[in-house]
Amino acid sequence: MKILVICGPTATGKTTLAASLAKKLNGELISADSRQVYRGRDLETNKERPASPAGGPDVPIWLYDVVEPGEEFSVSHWVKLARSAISDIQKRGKLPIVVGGTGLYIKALLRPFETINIPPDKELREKKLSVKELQKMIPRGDMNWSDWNNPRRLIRRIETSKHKGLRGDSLKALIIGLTAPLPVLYKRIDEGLERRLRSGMRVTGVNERAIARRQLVWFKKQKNIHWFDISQKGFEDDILRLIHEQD
RNA sequence: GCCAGGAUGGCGGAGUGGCCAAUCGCAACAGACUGUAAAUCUGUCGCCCGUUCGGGCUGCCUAGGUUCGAAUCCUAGUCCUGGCA
Repeated sequence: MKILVICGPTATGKTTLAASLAKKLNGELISADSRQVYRGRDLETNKERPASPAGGPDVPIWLYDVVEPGEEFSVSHWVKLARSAISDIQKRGKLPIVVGGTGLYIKALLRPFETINIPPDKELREKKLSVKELQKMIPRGDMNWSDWNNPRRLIRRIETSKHKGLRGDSLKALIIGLTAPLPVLYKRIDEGLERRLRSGMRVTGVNERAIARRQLVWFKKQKNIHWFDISQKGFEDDILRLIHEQD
């Protein structure tokens, strides 16, 4: 196994599991989270920094705090950073463990799509055209129906139609998904939220339950994920067993 | 105690005689997704039946009333809020 991926919705203990696997397998973590890349707001973005037991060195986590809030960032940036982190880790003979809930990032890392590096059209974006105006610039039927009123996607569609993309190499990885029945997930989310609020987290108004649901919708469709229900006892052992089978 | 205002679907909040099963926001539920992805967007959202179209029932605090017709007007009651005591 060259790369290990731990994915799934929020509040499933991905980072905790990843850290414990890192110790067992001599690995380092790479955060696959679209918000943790921004500096600061550790509690709000739920950045965990797991330490090794009793005096050992902390488990290294890559891709926390790599840009300032407000700076331009996207899947494309993330994939580049993640790729270079992976090769750095592998060069030192260690196992890269990608851990996070941003499904698009993980998918793009393992299987880059052609349009990923087509840059935004600043001029077009500045114009702040209305949805109607944008729609006029797109051929009929050349758009996913549920995105027809989505300005971001409309803009992107126009941008990608002007350039030819280039597909990068795929990476092979063992993908582990953590999940739980919705009520369990909700309970864990609420508890985590409460804990962070007590630690001084600012109220964000972000609906973490809804986010978890959206993450589940995304991941459910992805192939090649080995799912584990964290509400089942002994799932960690099952995961270790799976990992050892792969080697 | 008096005066004024208010009670609307899970919540907030429109509507002040027919166009109302009731704008909208949130929550909920189901999805989409290829450079902002914890983002952005789509659909559903009183109950029952029928696939679309539709049909039936209940409904805007409670009880009466006016009216062809009421969430909307009138009367009484209950509760809440603000002002005066």
